[in-house]
Amino acid sequence: MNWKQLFPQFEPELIELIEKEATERSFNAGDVIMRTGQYIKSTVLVLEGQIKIYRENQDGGEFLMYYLGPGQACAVSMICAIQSQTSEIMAKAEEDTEVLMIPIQLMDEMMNKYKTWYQFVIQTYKGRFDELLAVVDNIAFRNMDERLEFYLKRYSEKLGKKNIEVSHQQIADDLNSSREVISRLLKKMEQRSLVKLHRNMIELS
Amino acid sequence: MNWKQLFPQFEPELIELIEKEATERSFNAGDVIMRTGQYIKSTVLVLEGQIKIYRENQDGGEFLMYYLGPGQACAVSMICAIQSQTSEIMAKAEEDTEVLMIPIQLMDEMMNKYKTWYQFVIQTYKGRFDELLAVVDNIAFRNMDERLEFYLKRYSEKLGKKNIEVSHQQIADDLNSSREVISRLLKKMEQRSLVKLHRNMIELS
DNA sequence: GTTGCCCCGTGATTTCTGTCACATTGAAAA
DNA sequence: TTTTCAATGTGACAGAAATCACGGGGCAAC
Repeated sequence: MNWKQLFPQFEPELIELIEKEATERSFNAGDVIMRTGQYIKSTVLVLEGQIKIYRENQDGGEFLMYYLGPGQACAVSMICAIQSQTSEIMAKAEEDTEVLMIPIQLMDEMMNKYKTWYQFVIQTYKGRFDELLAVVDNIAFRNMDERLEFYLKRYSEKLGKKNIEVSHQQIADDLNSSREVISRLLKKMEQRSLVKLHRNMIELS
Repeated sequence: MNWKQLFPQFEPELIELIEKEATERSFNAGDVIMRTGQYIKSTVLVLEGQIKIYRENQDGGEFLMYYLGPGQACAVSMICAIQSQTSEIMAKAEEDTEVLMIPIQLMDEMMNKYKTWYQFVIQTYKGRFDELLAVVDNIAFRNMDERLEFYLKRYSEKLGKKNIEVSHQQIADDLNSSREVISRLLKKMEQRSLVKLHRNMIELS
């Protein structure tokens, strides 16, 4: 696929190198792309779709940290790749997803030679770190109702739509809560006219 | 002070450069070193003491994220410095502290020229990211009693002592809880013979 | 000594959230 | 159409943690 427009900042030489050395790969919605403890062999750039980065607990709960969309890269894979260490997170394709895998052997060279790549890595890292900070803020300081509102807002922004197609159970998993709690809080939000509830869909006002 | 032994991996040339361009600075216990929203003008290497990295909420609560000790660097200051952006965290000297401040103008050059610096930055970033992940794990998946045990364990390891000099109120702040809750949980731990409680001091068994 | 100030202990109460049990509903499959 | 099943609604209850209200105790300044 023609991915260059997703990374307009990259210099032509860099694009050439990536084109030559990187491999494209597809995942189906639901595929696990990376799991805790796994060694990372390449850096992942997202071309299409959405990747959910989450943390798994003992009972298989999938606590959402953030999403990666087109034009974004997995900070964890970058850092782990450079040091050939294991990742501490899980990544799963939320939708059908296309990614570009850049072998780790290239990382050092790219970091040295291409300023735009270096900038991209730094920027990616800062972005993910800030998102993690926001997550910490939410779970440390906010109650479930506020976290739910934040979740819906982010979800809606991510998709650019007011209609969110997701079940209460799915939300509960992402927030490490339970379905009943989410259902109740959503009902309250509906009473406050913040949302309208439908089956498998929530409509933001 | 003679700080070179703290960073044995740095190549001689790099050490020379740092010696020439960086400035040493002292902070007293309690001094705020960096605050939310502040622009970062230099990267911080810790030489002596302990720096507490935390997140402040509306009511002034200081939610602990991690500590920086001698030989460690502030990942946030590195990243923010490179992009001259604002930090999203607070940093405060827990003890009297000595740091080395490296002006941001040097960062690009150092990253390019000195492989050991580059490695150090990457390693620092991975370390802090993993600590943040551990924090998320704790508040997302664990109850206060487990978080308290983790807190005490970490504190003790950090200082290399079994006797922790800290008030219950201080712990409550760090965990974003309340003194009464911490006191009660500590009492339970004492009944399980995990700790002995004294005034302003907790003795781990 | 005594005064004042933290620190700590502890019960009572409330709020938030998780859990259990079941009813209802809607949409797709048979 | 009926069947079936996942999604949702809701009441009752349990448990963790926050909050309120005190009381006692140690320690330092006066």
